[in-house]
Amino acid sequence: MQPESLFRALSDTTRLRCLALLVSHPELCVCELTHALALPQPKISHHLGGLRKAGLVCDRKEGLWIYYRINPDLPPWVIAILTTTFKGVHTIDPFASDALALREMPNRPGEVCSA
Amino acid sequence: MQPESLFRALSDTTRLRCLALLVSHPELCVCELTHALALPQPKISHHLGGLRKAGLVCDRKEGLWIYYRINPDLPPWVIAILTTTFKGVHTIDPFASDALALREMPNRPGEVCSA
DNA sequence: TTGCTATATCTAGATTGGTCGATATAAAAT
DNA sequence: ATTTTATATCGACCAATCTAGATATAGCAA
Repeated sequence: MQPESLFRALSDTTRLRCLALLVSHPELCVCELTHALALPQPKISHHLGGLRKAGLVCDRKEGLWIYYRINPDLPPWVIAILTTTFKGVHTIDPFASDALALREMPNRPGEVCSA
Repeated sequence: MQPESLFRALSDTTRLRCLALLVSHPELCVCELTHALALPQPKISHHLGGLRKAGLVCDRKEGLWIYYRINPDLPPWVIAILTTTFKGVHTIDPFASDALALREMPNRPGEVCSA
């Protein structure tokens, strides 16, 4: 993992907002992220594709849904960057309101009951 | 400090190489960075300007030289990002060879004797 | 089959961002 | 005053990237 590609992946608001939710949830599907961020689905998918290509997330298909999660094989210093960042910003918008919108989303798929 | 602007500033190789040297030295002037990275001076200045505009570095003029240093007023989580990153990559190129080239630079300005 | 939901991909347009070379500024020395 | 050294800025060009919208794929249900 080259630091330039990591930081390039982190340099976009949409990708940061997705990652912020993913670091505090085991996995999330595209429709959950789309609802939480209130952005067009193609835009979310596009940026998730960028995160996947950069090796930051991986995905799993289950029925109609595709669940994304933080790549568990990331080197420790990259994990440290992610956790440090989102500890530093999780109380400010848009990150705080994204987390709230996700909690209040009705009919979330999967067996996730709360987080 | 918005996380997007921080990571945008870190997403370019030239800027990362400058920051890597600056985190391990109290301050460096443009000609030291130009020598260490072996890049055209306008390119170095241009990227230092970007880092200054992003609030990551500040500068000090002394005679003919302009010394840059990491902005000491950065929030702690940003400092943590910087130190974590360069602890993670200081042994690999180009960061390792930049530090070597700086150490071997003849006639370095200022009263810096070593680091 | 038809239809619906979830997701991905494609295209076009616009904006940003990096590089390069030339030039400008500024301080010191002769 | 002229020259030299150090640094910054400007302008042109090119490449990368973000967005938006339309369309494609894929699974499931009736």
